Amino acid sequence: MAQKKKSCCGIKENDTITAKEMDLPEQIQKELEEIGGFEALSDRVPSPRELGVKSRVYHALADPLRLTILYLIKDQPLCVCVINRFTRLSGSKLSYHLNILKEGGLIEGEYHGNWIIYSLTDTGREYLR
Amino acid sequence: MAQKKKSCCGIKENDTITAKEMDLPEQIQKELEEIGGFEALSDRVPSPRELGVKSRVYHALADPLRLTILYLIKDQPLCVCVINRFTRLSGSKLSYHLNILKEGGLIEGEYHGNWIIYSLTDTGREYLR
DNA sequence: ACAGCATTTCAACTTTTGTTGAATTAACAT
DNA sequence: ATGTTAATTCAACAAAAGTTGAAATGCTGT
Repeated sequence: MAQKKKSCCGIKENDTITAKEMDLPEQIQKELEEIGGFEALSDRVPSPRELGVKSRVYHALADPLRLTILYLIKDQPLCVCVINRFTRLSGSKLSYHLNILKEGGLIEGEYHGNWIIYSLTDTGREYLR
Repeated sequence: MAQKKKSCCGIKENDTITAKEMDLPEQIQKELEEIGGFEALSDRVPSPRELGVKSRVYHALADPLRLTILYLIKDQPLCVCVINRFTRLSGSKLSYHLNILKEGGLIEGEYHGNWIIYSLTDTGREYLR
Protein backbone atom coordinates (compact mmCIF):
# COMPACT_ATOMS: atom_id res chain seq x y z
CA MET A 1 0.00 0.00 0.00
CA ALA A 2 1.73 3.12 -1.26
CA GLN A 3 0.78 5.94 1.03
CA LYS A 4 1.34 9.60 0.22
CA LYS A 5 3.20 10.96 3.20
CA LYS A 6 2.63 14.51 4.24
CA SER A 7 5.78 14.82 6.29
CA CYS A 8 8.48 17.39 6.30
CA CYS A 9 11.63 15.40 6.75
CA GLY A 10 10.46 12.18 5.21
CA ILE A 11 10.23 13.83 1.82
CA LYS A 12 12.76 12.88 -0.81
CA GLU A 13 15.38 15.51 -1.56
CA ASN A 14 14.25 16.61 -4.97
CA ASP A 15 10.53 16.53 -4.57
CA THR A 16 9.07 19.93 -5.10
CA ILE A 17 7.01 20.89 -2.16
CA THR A 18 4.67 23.61 -1.11
CA ALA A 19 4.18 24.82 2.40
CA LYS A 20 0.70 23.36 2.24
CA GLU A 21 2.00 19.88 1.58
CA MET A 22 4.39 19.83 4.48
CA ASP A 23 3.21 18.54 7.79
CA LEU A 24 3.87 21.60 9.89
CA PRO A 25 2.65 23.50 12.89
CA GLU A 26 -0.31 25.60 11.80
CA GLN A 27 1.25 28.91 12.67
CA ILE A 28 4.38 28.21 10.63
CA GLN A 29 2.37 26.97 7.69
CA LYS A 30 0.18 30.04 7.71
CA GLU A 31 3.15 32.39 7.89
CA LEU A 32 4.96 30.56 5.16
CA GLU A 33 1.97 30.90 2.88
CA GLU A 34 1.63 34.57 3.68
CA ILE A 35 5.13 35.33 2.53
CA GLY A 36 4.64 33.41 -0.70
CA GLY A 37 5.38 29.82 0.23
CA PHE A 38 8.47 27.84 0.98
CA GLU A 39 10.30 29.11 -2.09
CA ALA A 40 9.93 32.73 -0.97
CA LEU A 41 12.39 32.04 1.84
CA SER A 42 15.17 32.39 -0.73
CA ASP A 43 14.52 36.11 -0.90
CA ARG A 44 15.38 36.51 2.75
CA VAL A 45 18.87 35.10 2.48
CA PRO A 46 21.72 37.21 1.08
CA SER A 47 23.83 35.85 -1.77
CA PRO A 48 26.63 33.37 -1.05
CA ARG A 49 29.03 36.14 -1.94
CA GLU A 50 27.59 38.50 0.66
CA LEU A 51 27.41 35.76 3.26
CA GLY A 52 31.07 35.01 2.60
CA VAL A 53 32.14 38.60 3.18
CA LYS A 54 30.04 38.94 6.30
CA SER A 55 31.24 35.72 7.84
CA ARG A 56 34.84 36.70 7.21
CA VAL A 57 34.32 39.99 9.01
CA TYR A 58 32.62 38.25 11.91
CA HIS A 59 35.37 35.68 12.06
CA ALA A 60 37.89 38.49 12.39
CA LEU A 61 35.88 39.81 15.31
CA ALA A 62 35.51 36.40 16.92
CA ASP A 63 38.57 36.43 19.15
CA PRO A 64 39.27 38.26 22.43
CA LEU A 65 42.80 39.14 21.33
CA ARG A 66 41.61 40.66 18.09
CA LEU A 67 38.84 42.55 19.83
CA THR A 68 41.43 43.91 22.25
CA ILE A 69 43.47 45.19 19.34
CA LEU A 70 40.43 46.82 17.79
CA TYR A 71 39.48 48.58 21.00
CA LEU A 72 43.06 49.73 21.50
CA ILE A 73 43.22 51.50 18.17
CA LYS A 74 39.62 52.62 18.17
CA ASP A 75 40.30 56.18 19.23
CA GLN A 76 43.86 56.70 18.06
CA PRO A 77 46.07 54.78 15.66
CA LEU A 78 48.92 52.82 17.21
CA CYS A 79 52.14 51.26 15.99
CA VAL A 80 52.62 47.53 16.33
CA CYS A 81 55.17 47.98 19.07
CA VAL A 82 52.74 49.74 21.39
CA ILE A 83 50.07 47.14 20.79
CA ASN A 84 52.70 44.52 21.37
CA ARG A 85 53.85 46.12 24.58
CA PHE A 86 50.28 46.36 25.83
CA THR A 87 49.14 42.88 24.93
CA ARG A 88 52.48 41.16 25.62
CA LEU A 89 52.02 38.89 22.65
CA SER A 90 54.94 37.58 20.66
CA GLY A 91 55.65 39.48 17.47
CA SER A 92 54.61 36.74 15.10
CA LYS A 93 51.44 36.01 17.00
CA LEU A 94 50.46 39.64 16.93
CA SER A 95 51.24 39.84 13.24
CA TYR A 96 49.07 36.85 12.59
CA HIS A 97 46.07 38.47 14.25
CA LEU A 98 46.70 41.86 12.71
CA ASN A 99 46.67 40.17 9.35
CA ILE A 100 43.29 38.54 9.97
CA LEU A 101 41.87 41.91 10.96
CA LYS A 102 43.37 43.43 7.82
CA GLU A 103 41.99 40.69 5.58
CA GLY A 104 38.61 41.21 7.14
CA GLY A 105 38.85 44.85 6.17
CA LEU A 106 38.63 46.07 9.76
CA ILE A 107 42.02 47.72 10.06
CA GLU A 108 44.72 49.11 7.80
CA GLY A 109 48.41 49.72 8.38
CA GLU A 110 50.77 52.30 6.98
CA TYR A 111 54.51 52.70 7.31
CA HIS A 112 55.68 55.82 9.11
CA GLY A 113 59.43 55.71 9.27
CA ASN A 114 60.40 52.45 10.83
CA TRP A 115 56.97 51.70 12.24
CA ILE A 116 53.72 50.45 10.84
CA ILE A 117 50.81 52.31 12.29
CA TYR A 118 47.46 50.59 12.37
CA SER A 119 44.10 52.26 12.44
CA LEU A 120 40.46 51.24 12.18
CA THR A 121 38.88 51.36 8.74
CA ASP A 122 35.37 52.67 8.25
CA THR A 123 34.15 49.09 8.21
CA GLY A 124 36.02 48.44 11.43
CA ARG A 125 34.44 51.44 13.04
CA GLU A 126 31.05 50.36 11.80
CA TYR A 127 31.26 46.86 13.23
CA LEU A 128 33.00 47.61 16.52
CA ARG A 129 30.75 48.14 19.48
CA MET B 1 79.30 50.67 28.55
CA ALA B 2 75.73 50.25 29.81
CA GLN B 3 73.51 52.29 27.59
CA LYS B 4 69.95 53.25 28.44
CA LYS B 5 67.95 52.24 25.41
CA LYS B 6 64.92 54.27 24.43
CA SER B 7 63.34 51.62 22.26
CA CYS B 8 59.88 50.19 22.24
CA CYS B 9 60.41 46.54 21.63
CA GLY B 10 63.86 46.20 23.08
CA ILE B 11 62.56 46.94 26.54
CA LYS B 12 62.46 44.14 29.06
CA GLU B 13 59.01 42.81 29.86
CA ASN B 14 58.53 44.20 33.33
CA ASP B 15 60.14 47.57 33.00
CA THR B 16 57.64 50.28 33.71
CA ILE B 17 57.52 52.61 30.82
CA THR B 18 55.96 55.91 29.93
CA ALA B 19 54.97 56.96 26.47
CA LYS B 20 57.74 59.54 26.64
CA GLU B 21 60.39 56.90 27.17
CA MET B 22 59.38 54.80 24.21
CA ASP B 23 60.96 55.47 20.91
CA LEU B 24 57.83 56.19 18.89
CA PRO B 25 56.54 58.20 15.99
CA GLU B 26 55.87 61.73 17.25
CA GLN B 27 52.18 61.66 16.46
CA ILE B 28 51.60 58.45 18.39
CA GLN B 29 53.62 59.66 21.33
CA LYS B 30 51.72 62.92 21.49
CA GLU B 31 48.35 61.20 21.33
CA LEU B 32 49.34 58.68 23.96
CA GLU B 33 50.33 61.47 26.32
CA GLU B 34 47.11 63.32 25.67
CA ILE B 35 45.00 60.39 26.76
CA GLY B 36 47.04 59.92 29.92
CA GLY B 37 49.99 57.81 28.84
CA PHE B 38 50.50 54.22 27.90
CA GLU B 39 48.68 52.94 30.97
CA ALA B 40 45.51 54.80 30.00
CA LEU B 41 45.06 52.39 27.12
CA SER B 42 43.65 49.89 29.62
CA ASP B 43 40.54 52.00 29.95
CA ARG B 44 39.72 51.53 26.29
CA VAL B 45 39.59 47.75 26.42
CA PRO B 46 36.55 45.94 27.83
CA SER B 47 37.01 43.35 30.56
CA PRO B 48 38.11 39.81 29.65
CA ARG B 49 34.62 38.71 30.60
CA GLU B 50 32.99 41.10 28.15
CA LEU B 51 35.47 40.25 25.44
CA GLY B 52 34.67 36.59 25.95
CA VAL B 53 30.95 37.11 25.50
CA LYS B 54 31.40 39.30 22.47
CA SER B 55 33.80 36.96 20.74
CA ARG B 56 31.45 34.06 21.32
CA VAL B 57 28.62 35.95 19.68
CA TYR B 58 30.81 36.93 16.75
CA HIS B 59 32.00 33.38 16.40
CA ALA B 60 28.41 32.25 16.13
CA LEU B 61 27.94 34.76 13.32
CA ALA B 62 31.15 33.77 11.58
CA ASP B 63 29.80 31.09 9.29
CA PRO B 64 27.75 31.34 6.08
CA LEU B 65 25.52 28.44 7.13
CA ARG B 66 24.71 30.01 10.45
CA LEU B 67 24.09 33.38 8.86
CA THR B 68 21.73 31.67 6.44
CA ILE B 69 19.78 30.21 9.34
CA LEU B 70 19.59 33.59 11.05
CA TYR B 71 18.29 35.32 7.92
CA LEU B 72 15.78 32.53 7.38
CA ILE B 73 14.18 32.98 10.77
CA LYS B 74 14.64 36.73 10.93
CA ASP B 75 11.08 37.61 9.99
CA GLN B 76 9.19 34.52 11.11
CA PRO B 77 10.10 31.62 13.35
CA LEU B 78 10.66 28.28 11.64
CA CYS B 79 10.77 24.69 12.71
CA VAL B 80 13.97 22.73 12.21
CA CYS B 81 12.46 20.69 9.43
CA VAL B 82 11.79 23.72 7.23
CA ILE B 83 15.29 25.07 7.81
CA ASN B 84 16.57 21.61 7.07
CA ARG B 85 14.57 21.34 3.91
CA PHE B 86 15.78 24.76 2.76
CA THR B 87 19.46 24.33 3.55
CA ARG B 88 19.62 20.63 2.71
CA LEU B 89 21.96 19.96 5.60
CA SER B 90 22.00 16.68 7.46
CA GLY B 91 20.05 16.68 10.69
CA SER B 92 23.03 16.41 12.99
CA LYS B 93 24.96 19.07 11.13
CA LEU B 94 22.05 21.47 11.36
CA SER B 95 21.61 20.69 15.05
CA TYR B 96 25.28 21.43 15.63
CA HIS B 97 24.99 24.87 14.08
CA LEU B 98 21.67 25.62 15.75
CA ASN B 99 23.31 24.84 19.04
CA ILE B 100 26.17 27.26 18.44
CA LEU B 101 23.67 29.97 17.62
CA LYS B 102 21.76 29.12 20.77
CA GLU B 103 24.88 29.16 22.95
CA GLY B 104 25.75 32.53 21.49
CA GLY B 105 22.35 33.74 22.61
CA LEU B 106 21.24 34.59 19.08
CA ILE B 107 18.32 32.18 18.77
CA GLU B 108 16.01 30.21 20.99
CA GLY B 109 13.94 27.12 20.35
CA GLU B 110 10.65 25.96 21.79
CA TYR B 111 8.73 22.73 21.39
CA HIS B 112 5.36 23.02 19.67
CA GLY B 113 3.91 19.58 19.39
CA ASN B 114 6.39 17.41 17.64
CA TRP B 115 8.49 20.28 16.35
CA ILE B 116 11.02 22.66 17.78
CA ILE B 117 10.48 26.14 16.49
CA TYR B 118 13.42 28.50 16.44
CA SER B 119 13.27 32.26 16.51
CA LEU B 120 15.70 35.14 16.82
CA THR B 121 16.34 36.48 20.30
CA ASP B 122 16.60 40.21 20.93
CA THR B 123 20.37 39.85 20.86
CA GLY B 124 20.12 38.00 17.57
CA ARG B 125 17.99 40.75 16.12
CA GLU B 126 20.41 43.35 17.39
CA TYR B 127 23.45 41.76 15.83
CA LEU B 128 21.98 40.61 12.54
CA ARG B 129 22.33 43.02 9.67
C1' DA C 1 3.21 0.87 27.16
C1' DC C 2 4.41 1.18 22.37
C1' DA C 3 5.09 3.03 17.71
C1' DG C 4 6.42 6.87 14.75
C1' DC C 5 8.44 11.04 13.53
C1' DA C 6 11.43 15.36 14.70
C1' DT C 7 15.33 16.62 16.66
C1' DT C 8 19.44 16.10 19.41
C1' DT C 9 23.58 13.80 21.22
C1' DC C 10 27.70 11.10 20.88
C1' DA C 11 32.26 9.44 19.48
C1' DA C 12 35.43 9.03 15.72
C1' DC C 13 37.26 11.53 12.28
C1' DT C 14 38.64 15.56 9.00
C1' DT C 15 39.53 20.28 8.41
C1' DT C 16 40.54 24.77 9.83
C1' DT C 17 42.71 27.97 13.15
C1' DG C 18 46.06 29.40 16.19
C1' DT C 19 50.95 29.10 18.16
C1' DT C 20 56.02 29.02 18.18
C1' DG C 21 60.65 30.25 17.09
C1' DA C 22 63.74 30.96 13.27
C1' DA C 23 64.46 33.29 9.07
C1' DT C 24 63.18 37.23 6.18
C1' DT C 25 61.85 41.80 4.58
C1' DA C 26 61.34 46.88 5.19
C1' DA C 27 62.76 51.41 6.47
C1' DC C 28 66.11 54.26 8.14
C1' DA C 29 70.70 56.15 9.44
C1' DT C 30 75.62 55.94 9.06
C1' DA D 1 77.01 48.83 1.31
C1' DT D 2 76.26 47.83 6.29
C1' DG D 3 74.09 47.74 10.70
C1' DT D 4 70.03 48.40 13.49
C1' DT D 5 65.36 48.09 14.87
C1' DA D 6 60.32 47.10 13.47
C1' DA D 7 57.41 44.00 11.72
C1' DT D 8 56.16 40.10 8.76
C1' DT D 9 56.56 35.42 6.80
C1' DC D 10 57.38 30.58 7.01
C1' DA D 11 57.08 25.72 8.25
C1' DA D 12 56.21 22.58 11.85
C1' DC D 13 53.25 21.69 15.40
C1' DA D 14 49.09 22.06 18.80
C1' DA D 15 44.41 23.09 19.55
C1' DA D 16 39.77 24.03 18.24
C1' DA D 17 35.89 23.73 15.12
C1' DG D 18 33.16 21.21 11.81
C1' DT D 19 31.40 16.74 9.78
C1' DT D 20 29.47 12.08 9.75
C1' DG D 21 26.45 8.32 10.72
C1' DA D 22 24.57 5.70 14.43
C1' DA D 23 22.23 5.82 18.71
C1' DA D 24 19.39 8.30 22.01
C1' DT D 25 15.70 11.57 23.47
C1' DG D 26 11.26 13.93 23.33
C1' DC D 27 6.68 14.63 21.70
C1' DT D 28 2.33 12.77 20.22
C1' DG D 29 -1.21 9.49 19.16
C1' DT D 30 -2.97 4.73 19.74
